[in-house]
Amino acid sequence: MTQNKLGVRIKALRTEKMLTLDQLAAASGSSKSYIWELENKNPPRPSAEKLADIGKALGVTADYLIGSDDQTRTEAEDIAFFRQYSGLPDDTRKVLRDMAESLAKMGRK
Amino acid sequence: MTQNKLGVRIKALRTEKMLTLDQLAAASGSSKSYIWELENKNPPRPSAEKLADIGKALGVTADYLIGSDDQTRTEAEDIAFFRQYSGLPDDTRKVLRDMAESLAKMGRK
DNA sequence: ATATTGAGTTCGGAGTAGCGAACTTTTTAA
DNA sequence: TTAAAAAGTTCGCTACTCCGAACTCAATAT
Repeated sequence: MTQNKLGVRIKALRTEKMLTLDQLAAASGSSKSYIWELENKNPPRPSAEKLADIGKALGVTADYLIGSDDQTRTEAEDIAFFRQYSGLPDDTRKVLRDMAESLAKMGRK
Repeated sequence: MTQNKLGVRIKALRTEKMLTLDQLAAASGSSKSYIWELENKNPPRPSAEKLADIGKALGVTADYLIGSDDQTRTEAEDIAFFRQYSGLPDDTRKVLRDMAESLAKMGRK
């Protein structure tokens, strides 16, 4: 059973978040059959749009899912997080910045 | 002639680097006719692989080229925040990401 | 003037992305 | 148990990606 990197990554993230094919499909605007094909069929060549939508639903970048560059999963999550953060309203961003400040102090100990 | 965002971004980067269609095609392993179609035809839906290759040749990520979210002209405050965030330990960053997720859900409705 | 070169543009077609619906397997309920 | 629901898998089809090759239009050379 030869697996492709993209499929492995999607499946890992999906199962980790305890999502079914149907749930991820709904969250990303795809069909469950197609999600399954991405995870199991080789070699998949999804559109950038689809992959970005799926990445968004999983909290990572499309670039990480393709694995074309050497973006680590942590980086992908951080970048995806920063994008989400950037899109939040001003006051919500401030709440997060304050929380970060507090957490930073705690960690400094 | 209304242009699509992806096309505009590719063309901007290509002309900025003074590359011809042929040159960018060669550098990214595509055909020049296809590069032209991406820049001018609507609506294009290139594969993530192609887009990552083109992005690589242009020095940007596929995620940026898709630009599903609006171009991030980020304020200094936000950038500073991200720097601070990046310096935090893994588990603390996760706490913040989870908080952001909750806050984002709240704001969504 | 008219070749040559280099840029962008058009077009037909092979192959596949991505879907819905039907099917099979696993889990839950009774 | 076994019925029903949920999860995963298969399949056929349409629409679109992406290519090569031919074309147009300028600019520079001869």
